[in-house]
Amino acid sequence: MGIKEIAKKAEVSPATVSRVLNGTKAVSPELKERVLSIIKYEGYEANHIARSMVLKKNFTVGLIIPNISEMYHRIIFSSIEETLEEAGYKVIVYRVKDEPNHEQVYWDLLMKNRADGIIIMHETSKPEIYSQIKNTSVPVVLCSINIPSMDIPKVRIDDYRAALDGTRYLLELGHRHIGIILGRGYSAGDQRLQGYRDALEKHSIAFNSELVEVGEYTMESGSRAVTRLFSRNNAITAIYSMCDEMAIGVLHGLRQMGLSVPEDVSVLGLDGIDILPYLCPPLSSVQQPIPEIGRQSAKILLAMMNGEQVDTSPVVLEHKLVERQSCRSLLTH
Amino acid sequence: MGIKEIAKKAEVSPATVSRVLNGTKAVSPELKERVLSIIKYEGYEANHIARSMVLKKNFTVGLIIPNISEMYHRIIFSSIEETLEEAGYKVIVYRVKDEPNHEQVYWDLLMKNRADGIIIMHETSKPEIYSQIKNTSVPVVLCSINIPSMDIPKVRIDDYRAALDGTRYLLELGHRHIGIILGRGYSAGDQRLQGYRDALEKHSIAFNSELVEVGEYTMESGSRAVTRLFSRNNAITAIYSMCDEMAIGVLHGLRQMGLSVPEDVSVLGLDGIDILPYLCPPLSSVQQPIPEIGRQSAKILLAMMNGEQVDTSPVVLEHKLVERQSCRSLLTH
DNA sequence: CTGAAAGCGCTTACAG
DNA sequence: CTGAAAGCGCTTACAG
Repeated sequence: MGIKEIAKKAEVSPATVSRVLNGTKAVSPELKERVLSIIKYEGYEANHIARSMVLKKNFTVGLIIPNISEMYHRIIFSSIEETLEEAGYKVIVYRVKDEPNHEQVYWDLLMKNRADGIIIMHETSKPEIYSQIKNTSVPVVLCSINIPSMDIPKVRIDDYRAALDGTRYLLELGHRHIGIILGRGYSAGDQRLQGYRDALEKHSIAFNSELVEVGEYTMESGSRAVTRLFSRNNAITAIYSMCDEMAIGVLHGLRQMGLSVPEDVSVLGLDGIDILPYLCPPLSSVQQPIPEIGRQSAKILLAMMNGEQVDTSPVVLEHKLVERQSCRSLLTH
Repeated sequence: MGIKEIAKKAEVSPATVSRVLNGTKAVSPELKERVLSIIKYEGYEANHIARSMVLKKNFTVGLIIPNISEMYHRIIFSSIEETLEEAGYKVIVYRVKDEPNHEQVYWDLLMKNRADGIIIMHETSKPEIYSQIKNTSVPVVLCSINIPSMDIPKVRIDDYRAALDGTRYLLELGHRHIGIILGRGYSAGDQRLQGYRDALEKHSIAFNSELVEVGEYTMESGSRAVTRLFSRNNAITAIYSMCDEMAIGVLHGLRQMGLSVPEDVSVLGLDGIDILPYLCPPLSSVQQPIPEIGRQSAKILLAMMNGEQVDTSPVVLEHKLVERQSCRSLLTH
């Protein structure tokens, strides 16, 4: 059942059917009504692929997501999806695993006309992918990642400040031996480390590399990281895990070691995923405006797909420290 | 840059290019090589939409997911995606919200030729959708839901048995006042309730409807449900929350009421999501083979999309009780 | 306001 | 083994 059959039954041309379907051009009321009633009667729906073909538009955007921090990325995914759906787009997830030839995922999306736009949340280590992205004609926005060399729109928080603010919070509670856990492989890590160092410096505390650990953005790696931290240095009184999912593992690891939170050790997370208030103790965290990051990324992509010229200077969204019950003050009043 | 230009540069016909691209028909080695080298040189990739158009195939499957039990559904999504990806399919998520006119989501998928197959994880209350599904020519499989009246493939656990086994476990630990929390709106709820009742009956314990609560598959609703349960009956010594995500809320709610798990109250979940070992206490749960449910659903759909005749009798996968530290025996030895 | 015709970029009988 | 041609189901100048 195609547009032709509808046209025949309504005794008009396919062009007319197309016009009433899309409202692209005026059609006389009588023809319009005739066509509409046939369409309704037959339960006809235009073939989406054929439309895509001639319009050269997929109504689809590709979302490149790493396979880390699942809870964080799920929230972003939802908000991107919601925003894009309102505009009539569907999103297809391209999950990149840490396989050596992960560039295939990008290639698929960049070269095969599969998507009208791309949102990238994964930082690749392969420079050839970056030049590919620069050369493609499909709009790309970087969501929650930071690749300064790419002159394309990006939406994220200020990682340096998020690290600095969180560390300062712990310092102001009187902590002096603050372990941090960073995530591996993302450029945010460097900035976060710098934020931590600068916060220490302002409080005249020497940086000690023993207090820095790296994890893989999973609960399990968080648990292992905190164990390593304490095996090297047991003067630690606070942990700033710069990824909530790892912080869940930190709580677990500390429990395994027989340490109480916040009595023995204070724990601070970063991200602001949904489960934090339900943890034990409820986890304090430097919260990203996660849904807003997704929403803004989607909106910018939408503008680009509509051919608008967009500003490529980074959109930096505000984080905010949310206190719950996992951090304790060491100061006596 | 299309197949025509490639053909011209290689001095062959578009048909030949298509044949080397798809390997559908033998091509002489010399032509093949000539074409291949041009393709490589030009970085050509076939236009996916044009292929879809003539092949009448999208290489896409639609996944209808409810907006509940996010952690559970994420795992299924991942395993479905992985299985389908190996076969060259992409998946598009259709998230159905509880809006009154949620049938639009189904319509989109069922009528607009958007997907070659559909996996449904959402139970709708609208009978017209079921008849729509019955009439469609696109393959559909029901994943982790149970609609007996639909004569199409389904993959799930035995909800009755899962409820029965979990309840029996608590009974055998000596619990006599066992509260349960069911999820709203899914037919599994009835079977689970029956499993609970039958387990009680075998232990000659009278059913007490005061001990049954219903939640919305969220942490928050679990927390509220357990509060209601205790406000009605404080002899309860165990809670069987038949959804892990709600069980997380149960732990939280009990903590709020000043009750310890498992000292004061034992808590048992159902699903087997990733976070259970990291909770405090680590949550015992009747575990579904979640990735396997997704995998099998995808495999059956794949077979159907290949035109194979498949068995429509339900595939029932085994659950298993995983003991952690949230349940305590009341028996003294 | 309406229709005949070309065309989107592929694949595949069909003929050779 | 190879190519010319038709066709997938739409949209949109173009002409009237």
